[in-house]
Amino acid sequence: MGNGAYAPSGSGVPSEGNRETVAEVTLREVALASGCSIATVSRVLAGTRPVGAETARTVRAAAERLGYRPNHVARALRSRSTGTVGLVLPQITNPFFPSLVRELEHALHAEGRAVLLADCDDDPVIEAARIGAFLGRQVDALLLIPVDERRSREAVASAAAQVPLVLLDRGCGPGVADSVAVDNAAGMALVLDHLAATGRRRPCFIGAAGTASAAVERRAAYEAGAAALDPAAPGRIELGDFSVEWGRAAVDLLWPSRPDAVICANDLIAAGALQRLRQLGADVPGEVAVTGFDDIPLAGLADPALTTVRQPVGELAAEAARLLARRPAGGVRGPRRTVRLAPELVIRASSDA
Amino acid sequence: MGNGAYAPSGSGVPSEGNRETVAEVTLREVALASGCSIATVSRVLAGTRPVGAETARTVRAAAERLGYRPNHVARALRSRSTGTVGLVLPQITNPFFPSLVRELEHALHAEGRAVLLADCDDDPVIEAARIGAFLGRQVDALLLIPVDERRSREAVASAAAQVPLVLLDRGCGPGVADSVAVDNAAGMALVLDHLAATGRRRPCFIGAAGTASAAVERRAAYEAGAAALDPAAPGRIELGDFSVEWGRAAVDLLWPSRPDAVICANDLIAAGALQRLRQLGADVPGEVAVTGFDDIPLAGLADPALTTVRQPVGELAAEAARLLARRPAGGVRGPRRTVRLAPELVIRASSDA
DNA sequence: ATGAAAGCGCTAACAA
DNA sequence: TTGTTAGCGCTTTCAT
Repeated sequence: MGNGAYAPSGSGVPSEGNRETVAEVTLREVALASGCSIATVSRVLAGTRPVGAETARTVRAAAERLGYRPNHVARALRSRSTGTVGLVLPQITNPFFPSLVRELEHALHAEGRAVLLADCDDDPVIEAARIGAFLGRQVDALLLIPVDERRSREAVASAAAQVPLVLLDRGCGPGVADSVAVDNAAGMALVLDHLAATGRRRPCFIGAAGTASAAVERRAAYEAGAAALDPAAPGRIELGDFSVEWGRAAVDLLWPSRPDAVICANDLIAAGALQRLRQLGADVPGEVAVTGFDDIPLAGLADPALTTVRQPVGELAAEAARLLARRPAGGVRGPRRTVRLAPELVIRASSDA
Repeated sequence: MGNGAYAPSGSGVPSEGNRETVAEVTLREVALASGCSIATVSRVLAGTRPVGAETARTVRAAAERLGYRPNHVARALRSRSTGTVGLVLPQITNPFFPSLVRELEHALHAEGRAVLLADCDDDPVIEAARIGAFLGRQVDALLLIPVDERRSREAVASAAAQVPLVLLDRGCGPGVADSVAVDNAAGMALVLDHLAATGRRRPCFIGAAGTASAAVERRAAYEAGAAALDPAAPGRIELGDFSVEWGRAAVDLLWPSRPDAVICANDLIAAGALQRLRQLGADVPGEVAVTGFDDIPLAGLADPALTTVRQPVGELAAEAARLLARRPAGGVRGPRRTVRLAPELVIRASSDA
């Protein structure tokens, strides 16, 4: 397999082309080649200050010819800005996150920023360590989906005091940091309206226990809205976690009450509910409708395909980037902003009238 | 929005406590506090050279007390090593990647390295741009899953000449870079053995066209191994892409030949096949077995749960990290290594005898 | 084992 | 508009 190691590196005439790493072209060499000062070259190439048109062209030509590549590390040391943002996730394997990561990555790269990724394994201790590591690496900002509403708070608050920080998808206590999330209540209202419009009158709800904002808000919205369909509906609730297994188990608890709609707090729960209902011989959607939340890829693949609430992932990412941009470097003071984005109902076979 | 600009920066007594960002503690201050030179402090804290036990203790105490945090940017500029590796993916939304990303992230953070993430939207042009951006940011190394066997080659080869680079999961032409991937042929052999052992005699194959190594190797292994079951089996092949939709469509093409096993090149195809077979009223696994490849989370959730080949994701990540470590900084020369890891068969309901 | 000094490549004051 | 001069915080010779 081709290696070039046969050429002795220290022999005879120094031949740049044989170096392992090509000697880096620095500003100094571009300055020499274009006959002006290093500072001027810097200003042209970084676009920091106005420069004479003629000079600018000469400099750019020289830079091009020499193959100059700016050294971001040196730039970062001097300017105290790395052009890097840390993205801290509870668990990349949670099927809702990949599309969010994708949108964030694109939004940030479009601004010329690079993304440092951390996966916390759903552990607040690891989360705190990763946040610390990123701060040590001088990230310009942090984008963070907290592991836990309460147990993440301390690390998040402390980080938010040092760099601009935006919370995504989940909250972390009031006033801790800027945040952007979907309007969970509005999403649940869309589901209830749709079910009411298609004649369902005995809904029930499979939710998640705990203090995570998505869990709390979706449950509260169900309780508030379902009463309009059926005074007894708010009582038909089971709380577990956001998993397929829980969806299966909860159906066994709720099916005896003969609901005509099973509203689930997310798509994983709904997928489990769907499976168990089929095993029980229930007719979905004829006998009972099933709905989810998030619109993860699995939702469209379920059988029957799952009616769900789509989170506006692209806008979530764009809004997060915007919030970061609003806090100029070091601007960690000032009132916290909370942005709520409207979700969209995606009607599929699992609730077709 | 709160900016701190109301506090004139040069006014009166400098009050550190009111600064937006707390003044960073540097080596200089630790040196002053511990009564020795900056160089000594650096040696103690970075552990570069032997230092007197007494001095070391004093320095560490001072650093601790002042809350010293090393500045990685300055360190990187001086030492020419950022402690950062770039991870370049075709599409994070491909359900096989999140678990791989997770393992890689953990393996690298465990070595004190940070991970820069890039999502290429399955586009070689974006891929080349991201690689370039990472190189400009002085990543110590690159971990890369190429978008396309051929169209990624140029950018990959050029990057591999500048930093240690390991290809993951997919190849990119011979001798271009170190690589680590699952042994696709062995995986397919496991599937065929299992099906033979459970009495299946008329297998067929739904694969993917194109030159991606996974597509080619899995198809070749089917053709080579299926003949032992049935001389006509190698002919029962349909090629499309790695998607659920293709799985559904391919079943319509193959079902008329009444196979008793549908072997799919990945889990997405298998999920589609499973759906279409159910719609056609086929009995899985009684009448026909279905198998996938990769063991993505969806596989366990399918109904019936999918028999598949699990990629050893943790080992893949560990091996990739090891290959990187083997190439010391700048060591881009030397023979390329290719590591193949053995997969594991996961038997679930879709092939239960 | 320790210190002094010289930068890494770049940007930001300050002059001119 | 341009050049000159200082460093950013750290590691690393080279002395001692």
